[in-house]
Amino acid sequence: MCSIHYTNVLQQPIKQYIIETNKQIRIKDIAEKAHVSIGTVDRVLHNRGEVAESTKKKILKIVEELDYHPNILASTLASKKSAVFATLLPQPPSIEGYWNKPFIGIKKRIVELRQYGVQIQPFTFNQTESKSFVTESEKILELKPDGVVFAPFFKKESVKFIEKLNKQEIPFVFIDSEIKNVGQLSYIGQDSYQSGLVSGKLLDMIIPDGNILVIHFAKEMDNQNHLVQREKGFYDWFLNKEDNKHQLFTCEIANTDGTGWMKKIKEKIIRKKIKGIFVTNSKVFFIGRLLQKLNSSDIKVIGHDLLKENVEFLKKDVVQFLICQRPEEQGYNAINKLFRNIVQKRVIAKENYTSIDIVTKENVNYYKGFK
Amino acid sequence: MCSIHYTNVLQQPIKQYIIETNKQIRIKDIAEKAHVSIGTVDRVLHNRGEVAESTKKKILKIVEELDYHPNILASTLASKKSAVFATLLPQPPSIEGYWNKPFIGIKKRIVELRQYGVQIQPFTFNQTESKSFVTESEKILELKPDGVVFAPFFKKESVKFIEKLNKQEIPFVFIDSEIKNVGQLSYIGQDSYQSGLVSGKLLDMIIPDGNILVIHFAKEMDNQNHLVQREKGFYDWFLNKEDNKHQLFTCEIANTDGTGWMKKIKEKIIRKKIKGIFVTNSKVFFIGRLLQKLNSSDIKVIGHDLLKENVEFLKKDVVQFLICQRPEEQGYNAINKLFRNIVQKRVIAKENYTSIDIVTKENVNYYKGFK
DNA sequence: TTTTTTCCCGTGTACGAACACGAAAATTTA
DNA sequence: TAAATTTTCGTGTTCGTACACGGGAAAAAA
Repeated sequence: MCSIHYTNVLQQPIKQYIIETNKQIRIKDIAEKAHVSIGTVDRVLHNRGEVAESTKKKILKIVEELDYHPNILASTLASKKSAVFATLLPQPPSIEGYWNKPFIGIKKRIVELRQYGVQIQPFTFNQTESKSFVTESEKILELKPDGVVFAPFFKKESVKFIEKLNKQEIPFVFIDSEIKNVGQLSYIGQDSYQSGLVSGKLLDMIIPDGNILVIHFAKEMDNQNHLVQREKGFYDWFLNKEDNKHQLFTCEIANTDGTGWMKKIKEKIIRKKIKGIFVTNSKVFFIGRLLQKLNSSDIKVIGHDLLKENVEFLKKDVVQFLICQRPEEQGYNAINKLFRNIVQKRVIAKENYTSIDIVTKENVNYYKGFK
Repeated sequence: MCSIHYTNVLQQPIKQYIIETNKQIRIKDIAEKAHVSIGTVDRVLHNRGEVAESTKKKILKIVEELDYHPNILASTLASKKSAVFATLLPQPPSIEGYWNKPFIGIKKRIVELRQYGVQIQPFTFNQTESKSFVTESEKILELKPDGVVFAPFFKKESVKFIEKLNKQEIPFVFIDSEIKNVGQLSYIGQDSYQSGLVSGKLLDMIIPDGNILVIHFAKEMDNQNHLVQREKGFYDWFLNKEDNKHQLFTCEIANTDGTGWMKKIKEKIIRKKIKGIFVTNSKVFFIGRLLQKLNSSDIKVIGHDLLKENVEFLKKDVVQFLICQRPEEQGYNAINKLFRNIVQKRVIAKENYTSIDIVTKENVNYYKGFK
């Protein structure tokens, strides 16, 4: 009895695959069965040329019956159609920068899709100049790509860009952050609010008491909506807790060029008796450097993203947790969404929230490689 | 100056892709350049027939020069070779069982590879009967598949199976657990020891003091080497800690049919003043049920794998952490390894350690879907 | 020198779909 | 009734690779 049940669960369903896989119905088979030529079937399937209504019906019926699925290999081989995708991402300050990571994933998928004739044209903008975003986005519109992946970093400028994309009927996918309901094919990224909650829980767990400092390293906060969301989630963790022993403070650092910001934070740490720090983005290594200088090991730190420098501080126990969102995977998935929708014409999911990975010294090694 | 640097990082490298992608070098191009026929180049590339040493050299040189890569589409289309892969996994007790998850990933990859003529023939064995493992493995040898994915659950029996696979020159991939250096193509799974360390750290973090109980739910421990490894990592976390406040106990439960095991554990919890429990596999829901009955909320629990029932206890705050290893992804990757090596004849990595994911109530929702 | 054998290599067809070209049949117009 | 149109459909080539078959040249044997 039991074994029958088991069999149903695992073995039966797959036998189907074997059978399904064996028969490849060709357009020729349909033609023969309908007593027409291949060309006629072709016209019916692609809505080109003219076909008598009666034969069209007959053919479609047979297509249904035989459950015909075109062979993608032969199809793309013959058509030689090549899609061009454009990407618009912030410029990473160096090869180690965060924004190089999604790009690694993008490259990987593009290389895999080379055979399908998919090409990519990357554009980058300067995170501190909305103007560069506009300039580059106009270049994209000029290029008229078949699809676009971009990070809607500057909201106002992005909305304008989107309007034009919609007018030109160019599908697009958001990566990293999103604008709701503006016609995007999909969004690839993290649920920022929820990741803030996770950060809150973790930091709460490791500091029994003492106050907490939330730090934004960002020029203009309104452009970085997801940093605000993360902060909100973080605060909410403590708000929703009965008998909360921590007090929270927030601090925005717009400029990290000199050492002015260090003084500011240092002072705040002492004055407010800070025992825990949450950095809302990948710039947590700044705090790592600071704490190393101060030589204070009783302050716990949590931040985002597996930048090389961040990982170093994680391994040195200066940073306790890094929240990570698998940016390479995001880039990979973004291109894949475009490919599946535009080239393969499949229906795809509107949202694709990346997992919120909790990374510590002990499991970091298994996050580093991107496969 | 800066912008030049940026350009180098992101924009330049990709322009190359565009160029690379454009030119598809055909075997015909090589033939023309070498002043030979297509057939000759074909023979050189596939080591078939006989070709004069001199022309062979000449052709290979041109292949290098032009950086020729065969068009997989055309190749598989023309060859019509279809690989058959076999899988040998434990039978899941129900559709919700753990071992259904890797299988979901396997199915997904198989569906994607249907066009490539890849087929799958699944076999399952009973976790409590090594004999069923032997029977099924013999069926596989009879089938003579082009590749095998299996979980070496019973060590002795697996070794025998492997010997025969090697003799028949059938490549195989381990999933979930591994036997070292027996000729496997690859291993897909977690680093059990390291995941034990992570569990130790987490449990240590959330219980300031009190003793800890490690529970194995398994019939025969020697078959489940990775459970032992997890335990070892767990213990080592506390051993390597200066000033450890916890005492650890281990308990093996071979049979969960009656309620006998519950009494045993209940007694142990009280007698040893247990404040934390670590379950070394996915059976943590048993402890969830027990604790719910006991109505004791001051015991923290950590276990493995996102089974539906486990997730429920996670959401009810009965279980604090679940360590997860993305079993669907593992199944997907296992088939992919076989495909890349056998069909596409690429070189693949010997080991593929899955990430050690830390899952809590707050981020669990982003782990549930498999994309 | 002729025949046989070995060694090289070119040609042709197939895989399944896409698409262009133009021919046959049906219809309308002169 | 013939000519001009329109509607409908069949044939042939192409994509890049795989592979079978057989032909020609060179080397060995007669």
